[in-house]
Amino acid sequence: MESEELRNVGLKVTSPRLKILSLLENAKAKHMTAETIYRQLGESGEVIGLATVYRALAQFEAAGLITRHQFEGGQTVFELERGPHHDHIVCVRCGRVEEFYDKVIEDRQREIAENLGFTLSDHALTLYGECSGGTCPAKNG
Amino acid sequence: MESEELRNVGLKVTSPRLKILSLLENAKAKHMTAETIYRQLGESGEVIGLATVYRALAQFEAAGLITRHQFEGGQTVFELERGPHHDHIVCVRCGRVEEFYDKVIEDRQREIAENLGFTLSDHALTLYGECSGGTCPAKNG
DNA sequence: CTTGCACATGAGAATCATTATCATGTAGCA
DNA sequence: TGCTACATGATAATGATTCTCATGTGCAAG
Ligand SMILES: [Zn+2]
Ligand SMILES: [Zn+2]
Ligand SMILES: [Zn+2]
Ligand SMILES: [Zn+2]
Repeated sequence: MESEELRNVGLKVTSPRLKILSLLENAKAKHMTAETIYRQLGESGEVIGLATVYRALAQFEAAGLITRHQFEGGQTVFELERGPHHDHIVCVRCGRVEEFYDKVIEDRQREIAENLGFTLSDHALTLYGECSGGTCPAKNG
Repeated sequence: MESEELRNVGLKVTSPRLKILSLLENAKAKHMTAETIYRQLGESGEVIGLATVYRALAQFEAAGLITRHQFEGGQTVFELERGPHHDHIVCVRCGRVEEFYDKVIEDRQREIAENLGFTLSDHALTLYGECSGGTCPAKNG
């Protein structure tokens, strides 16, 4: 359970941390802002200080439990680090976020870094465009 | 000259705009924050309001004269849009920024977007790592 | 089962980059 | 030259995130 996860990464098991982790697992949206997490918890009766949410998220990230993404224009979003690495494509109209993984790109990144004399430690790749989903205003423009 | 550039994109030619454009062209650093631009202008006797710097940069970007990048941890940087498109690799130790262009990655991005039903309009790719440059503290442990 | 202490929490203040306001100045065209 | 829409600058406001500090608590040692 979630208590295990916290212990495994050396964090004390506390009520706010459990609630935040649990929300991240059960929420309908996979990518959430700190504000959203704070509000959703509040609405379901689990009132937690906003500062605590930010602190917990920072610790979860440092511990490798979650990742942080900064999509342009929007605020920082967090998501559970489950499954393999992936990057994102964001609809500039409706905000829909899809995930993808591309081995060709991942490999090229490593080669590029090497050629430039860098030891690659991380990367951020986000594509932006207009989607053709049913909820996208771009469809019935 | 710079006046031409401004006229060509439909912006009035004003003293602050000319000074900012000129600084971007002559500065040693290619990627600069609004603050840095503001401070460097002030130090060279060309005092301009910070708000004006931000406004001008936003207009230059909308006009396609410059591009904006948000490297993680740091603040937004701007650079002249000259020459072909490129992405960046940033040293997480010393902050050094190098540029690169990779056709394989660019092409793959377009394909990925199409496969997901998106019309690609933009992308942000930044690699992070440790460089081996002479100024990098990573070199002398 | 207690106890102690390092660490966690929450409310609110503080910070920092960026944007908005508004009174005044000016580019560019008739 | 004069008009008018737009630009400027000082400053206030905003919004996300972080800090402060008084208080509460997980948990390991006894
Ligand atoms: Zn994701
Ligand atoms: Zn869409
Ligand atoms: Zn660049
Ligand atoms: Zn370096």
